Amino acid sequence: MFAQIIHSSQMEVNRLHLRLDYKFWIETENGVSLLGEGKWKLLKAIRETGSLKAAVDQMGYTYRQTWEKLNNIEEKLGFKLIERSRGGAKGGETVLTRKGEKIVQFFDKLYGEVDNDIQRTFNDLIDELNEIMD
Amino acid sequence: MFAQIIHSSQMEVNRLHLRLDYKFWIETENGVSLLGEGKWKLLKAIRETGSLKAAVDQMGYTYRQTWEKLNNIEEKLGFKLIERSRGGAKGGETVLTRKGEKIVQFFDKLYGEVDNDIQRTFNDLIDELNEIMD
DNA sequence: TACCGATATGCGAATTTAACATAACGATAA
DNA sequence: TTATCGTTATGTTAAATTCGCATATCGGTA
Repeated sequence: MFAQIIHSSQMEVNRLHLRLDYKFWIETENGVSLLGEGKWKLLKAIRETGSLKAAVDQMGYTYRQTWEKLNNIEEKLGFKLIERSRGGAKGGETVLTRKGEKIVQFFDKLYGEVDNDIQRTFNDLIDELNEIMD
Repeated sequence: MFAQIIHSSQMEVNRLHLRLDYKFWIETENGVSLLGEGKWKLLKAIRETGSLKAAVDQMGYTYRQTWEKLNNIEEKLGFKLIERSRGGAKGGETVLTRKGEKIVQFFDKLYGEVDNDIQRTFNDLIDELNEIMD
């Protein structure tokens, strides 16, 4: 299948196909990044599981770092995204605050509104990009 | 001016205004990021100045790291973005290759096509975001 | 042929990130 | 009342990355 001889004047060798990607994020008015796609998905995982530990495991993040990043973000925001409690039969739990839930919904809407447009633009441009490779 | 008493049932204290931002970048088919806005602007600075050193100074980058990143990108791309020469009266110079120039034009077009749409979407959503703060 | 300024590159310091270990907590079951 | 258990909280060390500085290389031009 792959060993067939290609009868072409210009054999395609090692053709690297490039892709386009994009990100949105929320930042302070002086340009300090606060949270983007990663935290968005993390918050959704927390909402699903009711646990920060379960969420970071699911995302493949480290608990130690994520815990600290969340602290840092909440401090800069000035409000809590999640409400944590520890102890008890289950060991503890973490749920989204009202504002945390709003942030999730905000990203849902943001990505939902522009993703189609961007993907369409990407599709129009990606061929042009790969032609540069030749 | 700022010491006036605000006669309002809900005084605005420490109101943090958030912003939205975005980025595009080119990556390999397995998701390895290659170059984005930073390299785009760097390449334009190289085109302007004819010098890698002048370009990194202008961008506020370090020569050491930028030089290595460019090597790495070019290696992964499989072609040169810039053509460097050293020695001579001017000490040396760096100019864009044909493909490097194409990459610059690609980003020009990419950002040019979507920036207006995205900014419009951002404007529609940013108020909603800042309402979350209340 | 010496000079000069940009490119090229080595290397230790500083900073950041990752990884591991351990403490604190509190509802529940015994 | 108390031991248990799983999660949150946090200290610490190792690893990886980045930064900063120093130095070598190069080759037109004076």
